[in-house]
This record gives sequence, C-alpha cells and structure tokens, in this order.
Amino acid sequence: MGVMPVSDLSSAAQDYLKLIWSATEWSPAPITVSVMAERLGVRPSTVSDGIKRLAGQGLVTHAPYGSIELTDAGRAHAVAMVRRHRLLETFLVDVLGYSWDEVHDEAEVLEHAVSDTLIERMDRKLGHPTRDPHGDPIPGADGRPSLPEGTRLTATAAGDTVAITRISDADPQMLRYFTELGLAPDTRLTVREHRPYADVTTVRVHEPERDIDLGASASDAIWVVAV
Amino acid sequence: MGVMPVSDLSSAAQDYLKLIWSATEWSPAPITVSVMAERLGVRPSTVSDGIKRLAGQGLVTHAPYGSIELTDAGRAHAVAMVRRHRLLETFLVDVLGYSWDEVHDEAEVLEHAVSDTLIERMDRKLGHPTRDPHGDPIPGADGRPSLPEGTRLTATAAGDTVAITRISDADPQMLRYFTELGLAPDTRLTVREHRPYADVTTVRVHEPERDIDLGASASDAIWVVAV
DNA sequence: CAAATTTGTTCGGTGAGCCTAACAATCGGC
DNA sequence: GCCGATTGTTAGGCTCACCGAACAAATTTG
Repeated sequence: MGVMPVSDLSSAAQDYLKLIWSATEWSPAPITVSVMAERLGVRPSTVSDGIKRLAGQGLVTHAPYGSIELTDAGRAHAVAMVRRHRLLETFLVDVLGYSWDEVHDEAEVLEHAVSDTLIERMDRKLGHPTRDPHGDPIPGADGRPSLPEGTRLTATAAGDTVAITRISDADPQMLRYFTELGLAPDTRLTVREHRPYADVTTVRVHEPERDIDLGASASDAIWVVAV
Repeated sequence: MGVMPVSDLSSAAQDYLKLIWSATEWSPAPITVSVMAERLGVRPSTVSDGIKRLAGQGLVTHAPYGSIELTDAGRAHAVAMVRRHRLLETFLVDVLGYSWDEVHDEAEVLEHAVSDTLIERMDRKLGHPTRDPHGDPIPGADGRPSLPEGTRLTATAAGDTVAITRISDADPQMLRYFTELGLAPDTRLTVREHRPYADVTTVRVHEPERDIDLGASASDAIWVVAV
C-alpha cells in the first residue's frame, strides 16, 4: 500500500525505473510498454504486470493504455540507480583497467548489489567524477538530476566544429569500432557533410587529420556540443 | 534434470553450497539442517526444501534424515564462492580502505554479482593474495581447496607460544573488539592459562607487553599455529 | 469511417524461495 | 529399550517475475 523505503526494491523494479528515466534523459517522448519489453528482453505482458506493481508502490503513475510517468519517489530511485551505474563504470575503467566497451554489462549487474557505502567510497577514491567513461553525466549523491547537454551528431549542420559529449553505451561492438576510429568523449571534430539518402555523415578529425564516414546508427549514438 | 552449468545458480543455492562447505573447513562434523537455517536466517523447512532442490541438481547428496554432503560439482561451486568472497574482502580493505569488520556483509552480497572476469582482475591488482583480511586462505582460480592449518585458541596448552592464523569473520562487533585489543592475523602471543570453569583464557601479547583475558566466544573465534 | 493492424492488458500457469502448521523420524535420558 | 524432546520433512499458501494465449483498446490505412 504505502510508499516503500528506498532500499528494498527488487532488481527488476530497479531496472524498470532506470529504463523509464533513461528514456527521457536524451529525448522527450515517453516510453512505451513494447519498447521497455524489447530493451529488457522480456514479454510485454511481463512489463505490463511490472508497471502495475510499481504503480501500486507509488513509483510510477499509469492508467491502462495511458502513458508511463515516474513519481518523485520513482525518479529519485531511478537517478540513484543511474548514479550507481555510472560510478561503477568509471571505477571499473579507472581502477581495474577495463576498457569502455566492457563495463556496461558488468555495471548492470553490480548496480543491484553495491551498498550506498561502497558507492560513496568509490566516488571518493575517484575524486567525485562528473562524467562516466562514455561521457554521460554522473548524478550527485543528493540526487541532482544532472541535466546533460548536447545534440545528436545527426542534428548538426555541415561546417560545425564540435566536441563529442557522450557516446551511447548501448552497443559494446560499436564502442570497439569507435575506439579503432579514435572517437571518444572530448574528441573534437568538424562536420563535413550529411548525405541524406545514403544516411552517411562525414566528419573531419584532427591528430591525425582524417575524414571518417559514419552510418546512421553510428552518428545517432554520438552526441556533441558546439565548441 | 542434468547437472546445471556453473554460471546460473540462484543466489540462495550459492549461499547454501558455500555454507555447507564452510562448515567442514574448520571442523569435520557435517552440518545439520537446523544449523543451516539459523545461519541463513530462514526456517528449517526452507532449508529442507532447498537441499532437495540442490540434490535434484546433483550438487549435494542427501537422503531424508541423512547427512548433507557436497558432490564434486557442488564443492567446485562452493569453493568458487569462497574465493569470490575472500578476494572481495581483500579488495575492499586494500583498495577501498574498508576496515576488516566492515567487509563481510558487503562481500556477502557482491559475491553473487561479480563476474569471473572482475574477480580475476581484482586478483591481479591485489597481486594474487593467499589470505584474506581475517587470515582465511583464498582458494586458487583452479579451485584448489586450500587446506587451512591451525587450531582453536581454546585447544592450546598453557605456555605455548603461537601466532594467530585466522579470526572468524562471523561477528563484526567482535572484530572491532579485537582491533581495540590489537589482535589480528599474524599477531604472536603466549598462552598463560586456561581457567576452565570461568571459561577464560589469558594470553600475553608483546609490543606493548600485556596480558589479555578472553572469554569462550572470543577464544573460539581465534585460530592459531605454533611458532 | 470502418476494417485491419498494432499495441497493451488480463488470465491462468510455472518455478524459486520463503512462510506456518502438522506430522514423522531420530536421539538422549533414564 | 521406551518415551519425550529435538530435529527434519511434508503440505499448503504466499509473492515475485516470468511465460503464452486470449482479448481489448487504440491507431493506421484503404
């Protein structure tokens, strides 16, 4: 009935909340049941179920066939999970020598197991970092939402000179590809052209100076900010 | 039906196996259902249930009302969990500045979440340690059982000079008490006397030279080896 | 705007892991 | 060696998280 204390939420519930929150971090459209099911690797009926449970716990609001929205309590939880995830990724890379394409899955599991104490000790050891290895902002311990900035590379104009703000950590294989190309957060580049029907964006990178062609999925994974 | 692959055992199953194994590490008597229930904080019926499931998976042998024994597969799992637990404790102390009384509970949860890769990276970073912060031996990656040595402090004779091999990590409060007293793995001491009906053992420790009285629970938690 | 398709929900079922209560087997004391 | 206490097991229930199948709502399309 009442609102549950923060600590004991099931692993699945935490995943649901984080996913709902993440969906709205970089684009405003609310998430749907089928998209959630696909991302979580479960059936829509399972998600529908789960959403109902979360609504019962006061973590989301949802009328049947209506949109899914986090309550303040739900959002607080979600942001805490994102903080955990991103601090873990940073820790694995900085302290244990993981490469940035390896950390996502490991953090996905660990984020449900680490205590608040451990998170804060990692944070201190890392010197309170503000961005994770993919460039995503790390929310503060106070649960500050940490609004990210940047636009998709696909939304830039030819001739713009920009710096990479973040690269989506969704696909490890793509991250390895970016590593080969020398693309990472903080890399600067100049947009040469968008070829619309080929869905190719050409960018120029320095040191060494070179042109790189990026397909639609690649340039959708890269977020940039003007410099 | 058949023997399950190592990776996907439930958290509860892993706890059961580890506990069965741990019970025989320092004393030969086989563990009972009620002791397991008490240690795991669940009801005996739950354990009875669980044991039946483990038997069905070929991880333990158990006839109703009979003794509980690990199969080779079960033991391999158990030892792997113990390795995880002890490496995690060592990592938390050495890398993240935990004190030895804080690490047990954290490791208890994390051991179910860390990947084999993460364990091996921690092991490498730590320089392949052989004992955890409490003095317990860390099994190798090959699953070598790592037979510990030592006897309970209560089993020594007055006049013996010994070194502490391990201190049971079961009770954090007791560990804090030992820290205050300056007792830790590798501390040397001389047994002064056992006062049988008072259940007190007096030991002499050097630097600073002093006598310490230990009650039954304390001296049962300390394992020593002759020097 | 009605039919067809897509999307979301409900329903019944499964297994793990827990519970309590009732019952069965074993063990210890005399 | 019997009886009572202790210990272990079975039975029946519960929740969570999943599934597939059937159904209902909403959206797209001709």
